[in-house]
This record gives sequence, C-alpha cells and structure tokens, in this order.
Amino acid sequence: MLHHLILENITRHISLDQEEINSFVCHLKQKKVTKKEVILKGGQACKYINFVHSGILRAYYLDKEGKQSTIMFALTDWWITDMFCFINNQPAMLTIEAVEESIIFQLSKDDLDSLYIKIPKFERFFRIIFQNAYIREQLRTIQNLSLTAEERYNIFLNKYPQVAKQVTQKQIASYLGITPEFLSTIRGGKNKK
Amino acid sequence: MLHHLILENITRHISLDQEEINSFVCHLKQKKVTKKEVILKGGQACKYINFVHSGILRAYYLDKEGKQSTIMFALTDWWITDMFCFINNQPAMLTIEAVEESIIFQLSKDDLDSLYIKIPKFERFFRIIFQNAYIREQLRTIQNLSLTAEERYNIFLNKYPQVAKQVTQKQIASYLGITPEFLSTIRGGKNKK
DNA sequence: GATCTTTCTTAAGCTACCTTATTTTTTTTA
DNA sequence: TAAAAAAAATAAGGTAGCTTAAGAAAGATC
Repeated sequence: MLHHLILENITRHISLDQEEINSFVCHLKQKKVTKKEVILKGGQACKYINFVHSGILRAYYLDKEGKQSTIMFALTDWWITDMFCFINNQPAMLTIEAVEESIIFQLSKDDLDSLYIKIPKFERFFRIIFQNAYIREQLRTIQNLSLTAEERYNIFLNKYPQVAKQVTQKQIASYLGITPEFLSTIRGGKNKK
Repeated sequence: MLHHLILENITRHISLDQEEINSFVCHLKQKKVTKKEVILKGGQACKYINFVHSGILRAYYLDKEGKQSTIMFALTDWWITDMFCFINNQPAMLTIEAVEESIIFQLSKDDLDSLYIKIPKFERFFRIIFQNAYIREQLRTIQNLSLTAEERYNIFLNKYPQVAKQVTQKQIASYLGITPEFLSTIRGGKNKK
C-alpha cells in the first residue's frame, strides 16, 4: 500500500477515522508514469487532480509560437492539476508531464465533489491547500514584477534546491520567464559588471 | 443595514439560515475610508480580511528603492487582504489603500477561525474564494511570463474595464510591471512599427 | 479661482534580456 | 560503446522596456 504519504499529507491538516480513510482511498487511482510521459495535454479534458507520491511533474503553458512557460513543478507531497480547467470542466490550457519516472494518485472532479459532501472536512483541507497555493502564486507575482531575472533565479535556487537539481536549465528558464541562453549567462556570472 | 451585499456574496456559494447570518454579521466591523486612506501599512500587523462594499482598494508592494508593484485592485464585491501575513500573523509585506472613498467590512483572523468551527460551511465558502483567487493569480503568472506589456495592457482593459476607469495610469503600469512612461508610449500607439 | 501637486506625455540615450548561430558537453538510445 | 539527440555555453547584434528630464494637463488645496 502506497497510501501512507497522501494520507499523511491530508492528516497534517484534518483528522480522519478509518471509515473516512477507506472512503477517500477507494476513489484514488494510482498511476505510474515514465520520464517525459504526458498526463495532461493542452486541449484535452482535465479530469483529475494529481498528488505526487514520488518523482517530479511539471505543468507548462505552450503558446502559439511554441514557447513553453513553466507554471509549476510538483515533487513528492505536492498536488498539481490545471486548476481552472479541472474546476470548470474546460479543455486544458496547460500540459503536465513527468520530469522523472513518478508515481501519482489521481482524484476525479466528480469524486472530489462527492467527497466534499460526504466528508465536509475535505472542504477545510482544500481550503488550506488553495490558500497556500494562492499565497505562493501571489508571492511569485510580486517577484516577477519587482525583481530582475538574476534575483529571481537566486530565490528559486534557495526555495526549491531539490527541483533545481532535478530539472534542466531550459525548464528553469521557462519558469523564470527568460531564455535558456540568458540563464546560462547569469550562471556564468558574466552579466555582473 | 449595509449587509445585503456581503451576504449576497456569501450566499452565492453557501446557504445560511437566520441564526447563522446573525452570528456571522456580528463579527463584521464596518469602516468608511477616505480616498488615499491606508488601511494596512507594510510592516504592521495584518489583522483583517476586508470585503469591499463600495469603492475601490489597491494592494501594493513597496520595495527598498521605493518602487510600488500593485498586486491587486479590489472593487465592490471583492475580498482583499495581505493573505500571507493575515494567515501567518506576520508583519504585512503589502500596503492597502483606498483609491476612492470606500465602505468596507472587516473580519479578524480570530473571528474567522472561530467561524470556521462554528459554521463549517464557511470552510466551503473560503475554499471557493481561495480556489478562484489561485486560478486568477496563476493566469496572471502565465500572462506575465508569455505576453508583452502591450498585450497584458489590452487584456487588463478587457478584464477590468471598471478598474481602468477609476485608477491612474501610474497604478495600472505598476500592476502590469512597467513604468508609467512606457505605458504612455503604448497608449500613444507609438511603439507599433 | 490661483497656486501647488500630481499625473501624463514626449523624447533621447541606455540596459536587461532576446534572437540567431556555432561549438561543446551531456544524455539517450540502439 | 558509438551514434544520435538534447542540453548547455558562448558570442554578436537586436529590441522591449527603463531612466532621466522637461513640458503640458489635470486635480487638489487654500
């Protein structure tokens, strides 16, 4: 049973008895994905919210010119989906793929909706999850507006050292909103002075 | 009684009986603020989450060089606070001020926490509020990463026509992450060709 | 209703970051 | 383990957006 991690993630915020655990767990779809496997493709229906049990996933937006903008990385213990499209049953704007071989648990929109009704404590749980996600995203906005690329890169390295080790610089650059060439220049220290 | 708007805002997502309404309303502090009045100053304790009954507020980050970055505008029917500092009882990073004379309702952290316990439906309500806030903020991140200033300006005009009418261009520029001079250039159409 | 302050515009010179291209290094795959 | 593919580094030239500054317009204040 691989459920211990996701249950620990949840019981960090709410407590569940055995029966509630069972009725939650039975909705989970476990999935093993290989490196570079795409679990959601832009344009498709976004049916699931995903919990990363192990490995690392990446969500990105692909524009008309083919440029990728990385919206988030999710490693062990994180939740990830195209939230707008998941909630509103719209075709996905984002693509989500595995950076490394990963194990995830998927929960469908319908199952989540019925979970909210059957076990209202999940409202609290996801209220906290969304609250944190909002705060993180807002902080990122502040940094995007007020800092240089080099400052944002250094903050990224400090905040997500594990991610920095596991993903390519091209992917980090697309998270920071700069080209890989310019990130390389920053790393070389050549843009100082 | 000015509570009809805030109650309507809430009952759009959850239903409340009269007793619940009463026990919610009694926690609200009504406040009238004048144009340019600051309701939260960077560094201070952020005690309240604010509902805008009328008027328009603006939250911004002020960096060491004195540059403002506007995080959000909140007009009638919106909720606004420095969420990170409100939730974590930290000194505020943001400053919130009234753009125009406004009437707001304030709810303290302690009152909100007890409300979650007393009326768990509020977990659902704020789960939805945060969910929407997160989605909005993430969409903004995508746009910040992938679009030019001019494209972001046009989207802003379409998305928030009312805000565009009520705030200065300097404030819009600081929301878009550009200088007022450059926004003026964009508006003049001089940067095309 | 005149003065003071702030906002907006315009313009010239500048810089952070982009584009394109080439080479080197690392990773993937047969 | 060799070949192919992808990532990273380096460099030259280009552009979106910044800085500084000065004048015009609009708002605030007495």
